[in-house]
Amino acid sequence: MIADRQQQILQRLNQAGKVLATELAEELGVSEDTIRRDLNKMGQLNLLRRVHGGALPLQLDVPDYADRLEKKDPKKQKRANQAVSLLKPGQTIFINSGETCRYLALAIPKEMPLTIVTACPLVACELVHHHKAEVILLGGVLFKPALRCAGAIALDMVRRIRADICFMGICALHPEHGITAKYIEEAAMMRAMIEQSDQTIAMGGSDRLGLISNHEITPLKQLDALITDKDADPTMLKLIKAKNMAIILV
Amino acid sequence: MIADRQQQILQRLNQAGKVLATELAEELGVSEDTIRRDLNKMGQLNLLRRVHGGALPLQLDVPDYADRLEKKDPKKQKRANQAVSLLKPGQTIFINSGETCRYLALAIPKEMPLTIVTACPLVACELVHHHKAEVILLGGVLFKPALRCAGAIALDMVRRIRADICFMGICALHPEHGITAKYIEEAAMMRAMIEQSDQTIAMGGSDRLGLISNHEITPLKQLDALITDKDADPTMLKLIKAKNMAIILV
DNA sequence: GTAAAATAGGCATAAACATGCAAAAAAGCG
DNA sequence: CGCTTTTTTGCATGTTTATGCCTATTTTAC
Repeated sequence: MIADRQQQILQRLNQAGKVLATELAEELGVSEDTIRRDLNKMGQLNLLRRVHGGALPLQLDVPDYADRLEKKDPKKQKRANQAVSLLKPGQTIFINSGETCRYLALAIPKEMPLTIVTACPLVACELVHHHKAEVILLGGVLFKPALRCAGAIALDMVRRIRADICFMGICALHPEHGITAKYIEEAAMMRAMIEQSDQTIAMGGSDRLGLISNHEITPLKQLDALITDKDADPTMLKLIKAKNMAIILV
Repeated sequence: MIADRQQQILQRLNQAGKVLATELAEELGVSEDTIRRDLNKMGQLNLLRRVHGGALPLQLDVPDYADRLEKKDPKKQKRANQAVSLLKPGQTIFINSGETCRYLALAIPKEMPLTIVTACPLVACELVHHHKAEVILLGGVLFKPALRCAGAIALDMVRRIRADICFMGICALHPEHGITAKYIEEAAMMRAMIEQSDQTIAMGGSDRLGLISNHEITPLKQLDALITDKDADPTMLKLIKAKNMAIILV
């Protein structure tokens, strides 16, 4: 019952761009108190942004800074915006390498105070104008196929950092085999980043689901959420959800 | 719905470049007092710059490094080519940050085996296709005014590396005051790189000669050669040569 | 200098809110 | 099914917040 109502609230929120507590109470036939309790709970779960009077969708306050990445991919932008909505000011985050991660970097509000750690020089370059962010670049040997630093030095740096969230653009995600990477150096870096983070959020198109690459990074139970698109196969999603991952469809 | 209104204000601000309190009050259908309270609050949160009458967007004074190389500078290219001619296969080199150094990176032959160490993510990106080169990126906190890593971690990494040549794009070179940098963090990194190298080669346009910036890096006697252009003042060159520097004019 | 606009602070009001409590509904269990 | 336990809900309470209006003050423009 409750889940149903919260689903309805989310639906209205995404449709209208905002919801008012009073309106919801009337339209859903429950008291305002109940609605407020719902909204508060959902706000804590990061399903929406609670404001005085009602609630707003999470991605509404993310301005569109993505004008520097040439070939704009709206799906990746959407995923990035959704990922950014999970961020809270003051957090420390890992950002992996890859195009998805560049979109993520661009989507981060310029005024948000954060500590951003990345092994990818391109991600670092995108963050030059984020004055409130401390950007930490993981050093070491540049691993060129993936354009990121890897190897002993980079791994050592990762292991000295503790982060709130690890954002990971994924190439291959399989319900049984977890996430996998093409190069072993990459896999080692990603595993280290996940281990050093309280929470890990995987991002990737629905075409990446069910794939297996060469080197295992980690099983799905180590991951907390997956941001993918609505084209994803429902059975696949069910299997992933069974591994205790939250699914966010954009 | 305060948050909703504040988002609208931000949107208008980014779109128009400024907002007036009176206009906002009328267009958003609330009193001017409310708008002012919003603007003040947002100003305190550093979301905008509050001014008498309205608000302005936070202005960014950082040049857009990523786009600056498009307008090709033939003089810098010549200097870069001259610098590359001093390289021998198998050497280990430091490349400093700055536009001059990006030209240098681009001028390095793609097939030359080298170990290239840099603190600048953009220089690293230019070297992705140099398959024979091992690129080492100095990590640590990204120092944004110069788009390079600096601070304790980067310094520590520099001091573990021994290089044959250090290439240094210079902002200011003075016969008596040596080379100087605008930021102290930059100066410290450059000094460390010079100390760890057998040979240091300075590169810079003739307009940089005779200038003094804020933070001393090192006196000229620590440097081995200067690559500059033929417009350089002869007297100045004589003074520099007296400090035991080789002069290469291109 | 003056006049007009913009602003800051005080105050009142209505809406939104948190909290405690009891009734109602749902879930668990023998 | 009947019973207990837990959760959810609605109501009453007092509190907080947002807003608009007022006045005194500051800033700006001329």
